[in-house]
Amino acid sequence: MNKSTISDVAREADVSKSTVSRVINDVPNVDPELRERVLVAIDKLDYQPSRAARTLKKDLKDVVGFLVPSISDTIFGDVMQGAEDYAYEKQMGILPYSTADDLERQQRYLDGFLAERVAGLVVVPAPQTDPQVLHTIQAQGIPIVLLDRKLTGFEADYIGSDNIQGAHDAVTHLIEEGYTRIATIAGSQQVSTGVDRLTGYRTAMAEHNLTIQPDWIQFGNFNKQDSYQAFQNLLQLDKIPEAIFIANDAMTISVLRAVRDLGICIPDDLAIAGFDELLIADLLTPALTTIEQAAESLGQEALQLLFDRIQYPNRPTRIVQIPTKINIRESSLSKSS
Amino acid sequence: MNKSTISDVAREADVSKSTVSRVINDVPNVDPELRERVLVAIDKLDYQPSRAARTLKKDLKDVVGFLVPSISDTIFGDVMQGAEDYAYEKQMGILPYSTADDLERQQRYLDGFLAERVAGLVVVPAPQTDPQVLHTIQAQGIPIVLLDRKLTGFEADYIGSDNIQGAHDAVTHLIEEGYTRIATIAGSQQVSTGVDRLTGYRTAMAEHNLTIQPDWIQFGNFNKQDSYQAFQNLLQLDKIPEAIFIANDAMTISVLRAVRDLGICIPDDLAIAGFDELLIADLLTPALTTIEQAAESLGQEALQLLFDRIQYPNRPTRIVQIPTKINIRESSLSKSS
DNA sequence: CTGAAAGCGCTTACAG
DNA sequence: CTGAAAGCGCTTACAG
Repeated sequence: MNKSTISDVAREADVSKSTVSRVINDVPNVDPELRERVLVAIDKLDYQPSRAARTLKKDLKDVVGFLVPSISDTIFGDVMQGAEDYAYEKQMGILPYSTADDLERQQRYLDGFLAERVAGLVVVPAPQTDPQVLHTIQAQGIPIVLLDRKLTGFEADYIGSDNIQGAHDAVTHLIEEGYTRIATIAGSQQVSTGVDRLTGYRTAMAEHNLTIQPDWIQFGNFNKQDSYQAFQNLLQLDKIPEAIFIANDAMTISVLRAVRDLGICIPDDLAIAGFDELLIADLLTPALTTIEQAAESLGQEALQLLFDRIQYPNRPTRIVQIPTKINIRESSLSKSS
Repeated sequence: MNKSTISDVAREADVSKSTVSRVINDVPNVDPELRERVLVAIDKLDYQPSRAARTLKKDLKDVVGFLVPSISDTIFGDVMQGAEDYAYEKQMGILPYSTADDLERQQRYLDGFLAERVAGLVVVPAPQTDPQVLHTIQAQGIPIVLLDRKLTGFEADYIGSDNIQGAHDAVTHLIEEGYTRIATIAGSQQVSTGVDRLTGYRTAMAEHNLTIQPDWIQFGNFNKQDSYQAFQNLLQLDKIPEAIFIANDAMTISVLRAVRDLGICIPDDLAIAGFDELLIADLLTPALTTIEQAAESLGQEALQLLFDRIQYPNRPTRIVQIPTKINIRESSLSKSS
């Protein structure tokens, strides 16, 4: 009943452990007859070599860690799926976990990765992550690729959407539709995505010589509760903005619920463009304009970057920004149209 | 630069490996002074014990495998998140992967789990899974909990939503709203969820003495393409059904897109109730009636079942069905209302 | 082509 | 309380 070992197989096949090992590892020059006996024994005993023993002896490093904030989040779920699919295809092991943006949880997984002797790491750093923590890992020769969020004070390969451009596209589109009083519900400024999307909003406004009223920037911190409050704040302004750019999907949903409850008419009373595509954004009435990230590609390319870095530890740092795509729908069109 | 070992630490702290090991494992009765020296050395060398060596020696089995069809799928993403959160909380290791409903991929992960010497397995078996494959694993003393999909010919603990009841609730609701000509777009009959949801539809109809026209049962096989065709088939009937029960989210989305393109009026021309809650089902016009699964709980309770089984290998098999919840919204209300 | 032996990094009786 | 030694399940020079 208990797992059989290489010795069991050797005994069963009446050969040495060395021979069994050679068969398992497809070493050439094994007598076909012995090989056959070994194969039969393996089959009979349902033998499966222990990965622990194997990696211990060979000092194997064929697995990488992959840390995102959440699996159930639409974007990160897709990112993770893209990563796992790619790892599977490349026959590489992957250890996919979620931090819940909790420093302690992140640390426990990082320690686990070290104990596991991973060949490298892809991580979306939790807010407030101490660069030193990642640096220490890097210093031990374990490459790290930053995903989605940059981390100042930590030099490493990075891959993410072009958040500045994405936000810029959304706001430029609103301007081109004739809106000038454009507000934003911004994400948390503790992570680079929040900062960059706000920057994109700012530069688009500046490029068109539109002055931003301080009150037009409200922080929803990427979550529904804060976003609800942020939206209320906008509605209470003396002069309500004509359009809003909302910096992620969760905050957009929160706003849309409020819009429905208040009977606000989109886009006539208020135009909306949101960052992150929603599964059925096109089925809403009106259909929602969104900035779509290539989430699965992000996951895949993060691993590519990492594998490349493992192979060439000394190549220059690479910063990859993947363009976003704008899905223009009714929620952001000009009133006249 | 390379990972340090217990010997390095022993040398650095000028103690034996045994002592280092004792410190790491919190064995009592270690001289406080030696302990301190070891701790300092560990810190200085960034030492992290190798999990491979550890498990090899101790024959540890503190990790379980977890296999779902897809991470990016809404339901299974939530299931996985629930499972990982629970494992984290219980300080247990979890190896979460997705099969893409592909037998070969499933097999590779299963083999990986065996090599990893997991303590147990939770699996949503891919269609056409040979019960024998799982049975062989079970026979090696590795408990398996089936999740979401039952597998005939394989006796094991099972946890899933009460799919019959869920479908039954949806159809009963439609009947109570006054509909009698109710069709269904059914899921794949290769998995128990598809079979059960169709059964729920059938029994609800039978209980109200409503005869089902054979054409009212169309198979969308849980995917968008087949669902689109299934819906077209329903629209081409001599007498179009008044209401449809759709057996999962992907198929519902496909139908809703067709409904929009054709300008069909919901619920006046056609009432709709769908299995699986959608993130913004309440924001659609009209809002969509859905059957909601307790996805995160499913993931958590699957692990609970497994841990319990690991502890009590011989307790009787447990079949757990978690009730679903109906979210009644406008899409399924009676025309008069 | 094959087997005996050493060793990977740990843990744990065992003796002191 | 501490250290030397054996051993977990493998792989791989090495000798034959």
